Amino acid sequence: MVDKLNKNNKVSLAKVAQAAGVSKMTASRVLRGEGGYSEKTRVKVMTQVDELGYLPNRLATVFAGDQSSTFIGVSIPDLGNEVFAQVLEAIDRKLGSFGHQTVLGLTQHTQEEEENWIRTVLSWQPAGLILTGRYHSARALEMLRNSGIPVVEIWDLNSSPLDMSVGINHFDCGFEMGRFLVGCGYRSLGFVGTSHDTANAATARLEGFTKAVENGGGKVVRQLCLHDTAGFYPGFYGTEQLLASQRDVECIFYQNDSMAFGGLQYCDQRGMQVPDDIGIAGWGDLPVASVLKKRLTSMHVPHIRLGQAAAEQMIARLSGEPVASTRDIGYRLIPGSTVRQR
Amino acid sequence: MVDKLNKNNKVSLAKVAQAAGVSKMTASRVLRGEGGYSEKTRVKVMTQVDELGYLPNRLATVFAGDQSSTFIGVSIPDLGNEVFAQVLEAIDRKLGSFGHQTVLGLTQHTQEEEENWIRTVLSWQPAGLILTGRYHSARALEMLRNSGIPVVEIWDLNSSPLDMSVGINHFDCGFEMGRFLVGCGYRSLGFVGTSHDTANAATARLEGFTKAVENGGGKVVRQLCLHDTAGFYPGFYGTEQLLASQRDVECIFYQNDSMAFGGLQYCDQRGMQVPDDIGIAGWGDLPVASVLKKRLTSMHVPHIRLGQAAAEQMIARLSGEPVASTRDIGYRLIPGSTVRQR
DNA sequence: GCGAGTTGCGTTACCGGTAACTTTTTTCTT
DNA sequence: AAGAAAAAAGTTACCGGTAACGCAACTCGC
Repeated sequence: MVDKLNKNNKVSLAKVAQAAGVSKMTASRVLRGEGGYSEKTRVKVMTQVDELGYLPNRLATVFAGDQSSTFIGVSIPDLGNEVFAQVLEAIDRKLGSFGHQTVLGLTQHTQEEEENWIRTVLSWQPAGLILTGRYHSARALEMLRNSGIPVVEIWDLNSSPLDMSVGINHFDCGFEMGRFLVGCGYRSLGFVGTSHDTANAATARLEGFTKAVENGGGKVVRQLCLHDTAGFYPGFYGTEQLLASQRDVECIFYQNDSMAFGGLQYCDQRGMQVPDDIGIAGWGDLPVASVLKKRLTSMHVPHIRLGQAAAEQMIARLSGEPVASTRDIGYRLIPGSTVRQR
Repeated sequence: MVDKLNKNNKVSLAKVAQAAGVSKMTASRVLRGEGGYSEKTRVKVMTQVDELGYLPNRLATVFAGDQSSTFIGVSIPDLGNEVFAQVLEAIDRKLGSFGHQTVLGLTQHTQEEEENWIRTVLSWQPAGLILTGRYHSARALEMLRNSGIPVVEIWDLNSSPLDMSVGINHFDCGFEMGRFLVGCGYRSLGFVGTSHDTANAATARLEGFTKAVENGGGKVVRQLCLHDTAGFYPGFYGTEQLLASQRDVECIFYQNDSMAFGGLQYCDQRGMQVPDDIGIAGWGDLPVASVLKKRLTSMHVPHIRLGQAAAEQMIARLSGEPVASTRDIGYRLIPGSTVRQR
């Protein structure tokens, strides 16, 4: 493995052809199975392919420019957030079943990282890109447009996408939760999340939420945005932080269920009853919610479906089928029992 | 984006060179900054690069065979298991910081999937591969050896690796947990996991665990292996299933903390006290454990560090530095308080 | 002011496949 | 059995970069 001069002993099509006593072109035809050769020749070539352990060099094929690559670049903010991990898994599975490979890009929620990654990944001539989020740097946009390849923006539905968009309207989604909680009688609400970026779906949810709360005569008395990933522990200490400064908060809306669970644990450990002493609402209907005694108030978003749909859009576009430029994946409120009943 | 004939309007080095009034070679030299050109020429070329929005085609460079690609293939069983998601994130971040790109492969814990993915990814001439697990199909092994590229096997430490291995000895790790629990006085133990595959780290843990329990005069009365991912809900219903058939189990060891948490929730909802009525032990020291009231008995494995170490090994090897072929990343028992004190 | 070294840039060939075209061989027809 | 059509196989050129080499113009020392 170490010091083999792989440059020299690498088996190329030419070597296979030579060993089989045919021309490169004939060997190429056999391997692609496109006809134009005799059975005898096929056997000769395939025998050598097995014999020599020939693996085609896809780089050469794509490079020749005759077909596009099977790479799809997929950018994801982070994998500590299990929603994104699951979306990525869904995308990769679907793409894989159509013979595509995922080139991963973790953007850490920043446009700079995204831009750098786009520049690099484009130099590999991918067949298409799937990007999380609808906000991109000006240079990224320029590169994307120049590349001429299909782009699917996911997560945050973009009504006028670069090319295609699959997701939900996070403002509306937050709004619906806000209206629901106001409807439960809450007037003094809090928010705990991690996004410190205005160009962000979670921020859009918060804005929709705030709007609905205010429309209903309530107030979001504290919006806490931690510099962390949206996981259990930030939910825990975020709750502590929020309650330390705002003792009158009646209900907290979290960026996702993982954080909400952290909040539930905090309350439990401080002897606060949910929902009697405080209401807790999450988002995303994540796996952790499936094992809790009380049904967590949340918002179901079919994120696995979202990933699949994004991959489907990409594949359809690549195979030349007509595709809708936007696809709203929808959501559904889960009333749950961690907020008081109206 | 849609119907642009990108083949024709794609900017190549030749176009840049022509526009700048120099030869391809000179333009290439300027772009690589390796000297051999005048300042005047540099400016002319770079002006055209900006003007035309030139993006180099890395495929061509690698294809020419003069340098190896910057792709690293990374295979991961699944991303539903948050440990693996975090390992992947750690690997990608580290690789990315050294200018490498991750090509993802989800193997779903099967050697067939892994083999197929290896075949495909090798055809893209990656600089190296990082594979989860130490068991590979015969054909996969052959392809890996023929490829001549660096391979890091992670997770399950392989004392005689294909090339390099980074991980821990899962048998020993399970053994330590078994010995600890026997030391706590437990004699009738259960196991709840999801691996239905003998060639698997989780299975090795179970074997080590069983061995230690038997050495200590105890017995693993039931080993439950669900066909599911190692998450919260399988932990929940797995516990239900196990307790339905084995009422005398004193303590359950889970495949990981997520499952153990599912078990904790099940017990709580059935009114069983932990650790008075039953002991619960997890594995991995996962994020969920950080917010629980009782410290979960578990095994800390520095899996983020593991991912980083794997990437470091790869990078060191690629830059020609001498590297150890195996790297044991270690683990540490967390006694916790979800098992009775000895 | 002349040969030697340096600098700047161009030319050619090549990586590993495949499209497009040409040539050779086989098969079929009458 | 000759000629035409079809099938099988070979030739050439090219994709977009870069290594290796060549060569002209300039600098420098004596």
